[in-house]
Amino acid sequence: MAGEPSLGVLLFIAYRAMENRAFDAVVAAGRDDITMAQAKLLQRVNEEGSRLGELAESAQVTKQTAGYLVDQLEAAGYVERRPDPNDARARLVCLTDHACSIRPVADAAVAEVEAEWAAHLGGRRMAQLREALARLREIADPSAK
Amino acid sequence: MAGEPSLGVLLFIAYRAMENRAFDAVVAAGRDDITMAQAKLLQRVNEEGSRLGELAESAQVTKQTAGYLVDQLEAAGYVERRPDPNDARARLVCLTDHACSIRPVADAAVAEVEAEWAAHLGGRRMAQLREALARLREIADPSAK
DNA sequence: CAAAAATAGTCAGAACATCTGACCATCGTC
DNA sequence: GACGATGGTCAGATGTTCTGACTATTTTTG
Repeated sequence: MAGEPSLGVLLFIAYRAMENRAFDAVVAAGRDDITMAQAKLLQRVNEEGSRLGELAESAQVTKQTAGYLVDQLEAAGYVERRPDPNDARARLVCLTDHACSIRPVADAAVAEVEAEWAAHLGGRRMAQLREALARLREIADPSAK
Repeated sequence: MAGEPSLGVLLFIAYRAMENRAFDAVVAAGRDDITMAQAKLLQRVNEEGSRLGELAESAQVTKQTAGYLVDQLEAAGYVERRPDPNDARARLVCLTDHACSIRPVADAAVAEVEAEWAAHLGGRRMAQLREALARLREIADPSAK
C-alpha cells in the first residue's frame, strides 16, 4: 500500500493538509477557543446565513451534531441564530463580526497553501486539479444533487 | 460560498464520497461490525504488517487513538498483533483471513467509483487528477516527509 | 379547506472517537 | 553501560457523533 496509495487516501492527504494549515493559522492568530469540528461548520456558514440542515448536509453530519456544534459557536460568539423571515420553522445561522475577523486569516492560509501547491505542480496542473474536483462535485456531492 | 466552494471543501467532497461508497459496500456485504474510524485504520494496514505508529501517522491520529481502534479490530478478528522480529519494542499489526475476505469487496466499490468518475471526467482528466494528487502527496503528506 | 405528509429543528441519552499526560520497555549511540 | 530517542500502553478526561422521540410549521392533497 505504501507504493501505490489509493485515490481515497490521496484525497485524504490533500484534504487534511489544507484543513490543518487553515486551522493552525486561525489558532496561531489567537483564536484557540475553537475546535476543528466547529471550524468545519463555521467554514460553511453563508454570508446571508445558513440553515442548520444545510450545514449538516454540507459537513456530512446529522442535524443533531450540527446543532451541538452551532451551540458552541454561538456561545463563543462566532455565530448567532436569527429567525428565518421566510419560514417560521427554520432559523438562520449567521456570522458575527467576531467570526468575520478570522476569515481573512483562514483565507490567507489557504492562499498560501494553494501557492505552494501551484509552485509544486505548475499553474496548469493546479488549474486542472481544481477543475476536475469541481466537476466531480456534480456527481459526488450529496448536498448538490 | 455556494457559488465557489474552496479547494478544501472540494477535496472533502471527493474524499468522503469515495470513503462512503467503499464503507457502504463493506457494510452491505454483511460486515456491519466495523465502524468508519476502524475502517480508516484497517485500510492502512500493510500486507506485511504495519506498526501502530505508522498507522497513527498515516491516519493522522495519535498513537493512543490508533491503539484503541486496533484493540477493537483485534477483538472483532480483523487484525492480530504479532511481535516484530526486528524490534522487541514494536508489535506488528497484521491482517487476518477475515480481513482479507473483505478487501475485494472494498476494492470493487472503489473501482466502481473510479469508473464513474472517469466516465464523468473523461479518462484523460481522471489520470491527470490522480497524477496531481500523487505529486501533491510529496509535499503534503506528513508521514512521507 | 382540512387532513395528511413532509420539513426544520430540538431534547435526551448513549456510544464512539480523540486527546493529554504519565509511564515502561527496548533500541541506538558514545 | 549510561543516555537520549523510539514504540507502545495505561488512565482519565473531553469532544464528537449517533439513534430515537418529540414539537412546530409548511406543503401537499383529496
